Amino acid sequence: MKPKIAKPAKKYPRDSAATKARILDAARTEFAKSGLRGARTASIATRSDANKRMIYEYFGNKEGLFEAVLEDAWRDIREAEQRLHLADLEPVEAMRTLTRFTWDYYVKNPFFIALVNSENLHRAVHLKKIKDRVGEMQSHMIDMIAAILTRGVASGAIRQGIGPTQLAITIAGINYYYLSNRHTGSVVYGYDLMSAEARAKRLAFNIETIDRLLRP
Amino acid sequence: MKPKIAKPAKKYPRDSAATKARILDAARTEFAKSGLRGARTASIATRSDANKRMIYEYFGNKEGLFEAVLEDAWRDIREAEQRLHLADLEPVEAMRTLTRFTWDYYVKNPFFIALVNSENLHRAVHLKKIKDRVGEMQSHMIDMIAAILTRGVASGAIRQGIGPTQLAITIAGINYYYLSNRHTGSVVYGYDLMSAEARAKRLAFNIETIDRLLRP
Amino acid sequence: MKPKIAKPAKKYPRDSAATKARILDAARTEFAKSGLRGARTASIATRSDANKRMIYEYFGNKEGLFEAVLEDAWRDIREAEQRLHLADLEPVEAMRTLTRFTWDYYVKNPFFIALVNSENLHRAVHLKKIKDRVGEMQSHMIDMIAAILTRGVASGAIRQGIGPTQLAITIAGINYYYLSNRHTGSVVYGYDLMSAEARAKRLAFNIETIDRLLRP
Amino acid sequence: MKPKIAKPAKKYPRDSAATKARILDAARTEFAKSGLRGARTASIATRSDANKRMIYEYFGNKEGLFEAVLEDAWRDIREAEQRLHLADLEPVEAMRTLTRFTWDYYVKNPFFIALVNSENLHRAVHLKKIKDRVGEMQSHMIDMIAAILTRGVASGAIRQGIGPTQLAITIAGINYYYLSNRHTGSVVYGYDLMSAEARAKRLAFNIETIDRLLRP
DNA sequence: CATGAATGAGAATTCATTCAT
DNA sequence: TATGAATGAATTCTCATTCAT
Repeated sequence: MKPKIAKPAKKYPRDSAATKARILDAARTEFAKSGLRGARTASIATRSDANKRMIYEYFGNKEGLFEAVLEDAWRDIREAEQRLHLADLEPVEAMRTLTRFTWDYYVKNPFFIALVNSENLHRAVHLKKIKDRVGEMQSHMIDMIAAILTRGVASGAIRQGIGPTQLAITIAGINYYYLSNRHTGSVVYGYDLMSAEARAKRLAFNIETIDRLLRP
Repeated sequence: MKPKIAKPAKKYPRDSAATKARILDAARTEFAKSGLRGARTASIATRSDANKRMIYEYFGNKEGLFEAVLEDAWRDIREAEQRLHLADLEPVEAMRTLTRFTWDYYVKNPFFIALVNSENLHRAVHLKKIKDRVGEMQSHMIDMIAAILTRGVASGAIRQGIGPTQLAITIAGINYYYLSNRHTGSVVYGYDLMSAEARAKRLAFNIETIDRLLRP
Repeated sequence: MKPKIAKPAKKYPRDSAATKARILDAARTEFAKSGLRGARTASIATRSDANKRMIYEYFGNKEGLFEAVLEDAWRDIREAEQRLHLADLEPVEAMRTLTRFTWDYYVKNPFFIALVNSENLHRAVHLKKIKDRVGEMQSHMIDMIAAILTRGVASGAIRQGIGPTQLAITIAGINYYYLSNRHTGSVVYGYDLMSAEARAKRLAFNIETIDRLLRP
Repeated sequence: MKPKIAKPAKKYPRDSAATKARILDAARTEFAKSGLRGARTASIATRSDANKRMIYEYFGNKEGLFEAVLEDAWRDIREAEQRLHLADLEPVEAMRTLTRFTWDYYVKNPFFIALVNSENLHRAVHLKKIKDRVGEMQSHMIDMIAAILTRGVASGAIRQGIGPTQLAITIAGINYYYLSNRHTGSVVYGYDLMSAEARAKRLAFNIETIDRLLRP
């Protein structure tokens, strides 16, 4: 009765790695936009041109998928940091570079902040399952900062006594907070926190803050 | 047939304002724990010794309730700030006091951070509806900080050129970020960020950061 | 805390008959607009400047109220018919007058059609409870029509053999159907069935139909 | 713990078109019996041996389902009319046939009247969404009646000046009204309007009415 | 590997009705 | 008589997950 319209040719070949990657991408976007609870598996399936069954095939369930997304995101930022080769820079400049990088990364990859906030809402239960891997990545970063501080103290460019973890948290925090709260901030302050001008001003202020924190 | 368990005597008199307040309290807790999406109206009704129907009677729907909670939370922190009477303090000490207060408030009222993060996930759509009221509260705070900065610059205790909004954001950020990310942080750094020792260390570091930011 | 605004003086005195009447009026409107199922007791309470408790006080429950409304409506149309004094008119003219009256009544009191349709959806369970009273009213009307027909046959103005009930149903039907289906009709015929022009045309057609039905 | 009652073997294969059709059938019955508001999606799901979720999958929501039912019903009666091939009949006989058909259709498919009454209660909002399709069907019918009238006038069997839409409305109305109000009518007239005898009498009266309306 | 159909357990929301004052 | 608060039982709708092909 109903004439069967020929379906358009399938877009994607049977390539499990590619399908998995597309699902991961779509999930990252969806989780960032809506959080773990608010994300829809149906939406992820549609966005990824896959189908719901595949999510379960590859990731077990929605939480498994969230964990995968989270680990992937964590690895991505830490690896990008490694590529800065801060060890090759003069200590204070290295810290400025790290500050700039952190800001830029958060700006260009807003999913990172959203994912981390979601995970904190869930008391880090997913991250705990992969704590060995993310813990190691984090250690690398702290070690790198510690080495730079040591160099800076030795050269007299940086004051003594700064804890590398505290510094790392501050560098992340001053960038993260502004961007994480860009929507509420724009409302309560009454101007667009994300205009080019506002962003430039904030980044400059943050670099100044770090400079002064390091200064002997 | 069904054995009737004697219900506990009704705890509360018929007082609509009180019921409304109990619902608001319960909702704050629930939204902070689970976010807007994850919060359950049934759970809020139970926690508040009220009835699901009452939520709709007084707040329209779940989002209306969330808005009420958000406005209440915003008002609470801003009013608590007012009670610090920073104008009566010496400028640098005023900023230290504000920093300490912010830290303590976030520690004692963790719902605030959770609510704000939720609201940012939702791109501040709820806050926008009450932007006039929260905007005004925020202006008061910025004006207050500006006045302190002016006094500090005049006395020579504070350097020139610090924007009050940037400073406010930094004071909030260095405290907020650490506490907002306490769960993921504890996992990736491998120690309890909320131990008394860790907290004391962090607060001291934050005060130092602000001190150095203000110093001429 | 909350300043108590003095309420406006109560609009209505404690007059049970008046309150009851206001509720009945409001209920008629609400039931006509939304049907028995769709009507809201809260809305009826508001419309009548009474309160929900009063509905239960006076009418037992929503269905009791519907029955009261139905009986009231039935009585109203039958009483209005009585006031036409058709017995005083020439037979054919009497039928034309009845046709015109029926049309006008339905036009001016659209709630009647809506209530009757609702009641038929509910298989007349409510009307059954008051069948003695409405049955008697209906008998009066049929008797009156029968008398007119007898007079008309005697005078030669009306053909023999027309059943008064069949005639009554036809007179009602050709008017009722058009008005009951005015919304769907306007959609499927593509013009406003309720424009002054359309209404005049329809009434004329209906009178012609009855004329020809009676004609020897 | 809970004794597992063996479920009856699944009755239907996974055939989305068939499931959709079963839901539509069940919905027609349910809407006819209870109206749009009174119909229960749970009941429709049960009747159709489907699942509530499927209703939403295929029809969006309850109103979408109602629209689908309405369009289907409209199409059905208009298509059945087409199958009468009235154009092949002598004009007056064609009108008698249409009158008989209309009566029979309403008797055999009482859901049609119930649906149309429901839709009028809702001011035709659903029909408006599909007005193009139903409008076209209706035009076909009116054109067909107009053609018959023209033929009848030419042959002298039918008087001049009868509007096809008015005639269509009268044919529908005299049948529809009696059947739509069969419950209230049976109560107020005190006899079963749907007995075989009563039905035969009414149909004959209606044919007579149309005959006389057409007669030159 | 892939797909679309199906499901059941909730979730928010609604509403008639009753209670306490 | 009147009122506003409270309630519990539905009711619509949603969603992660599994099944059949």
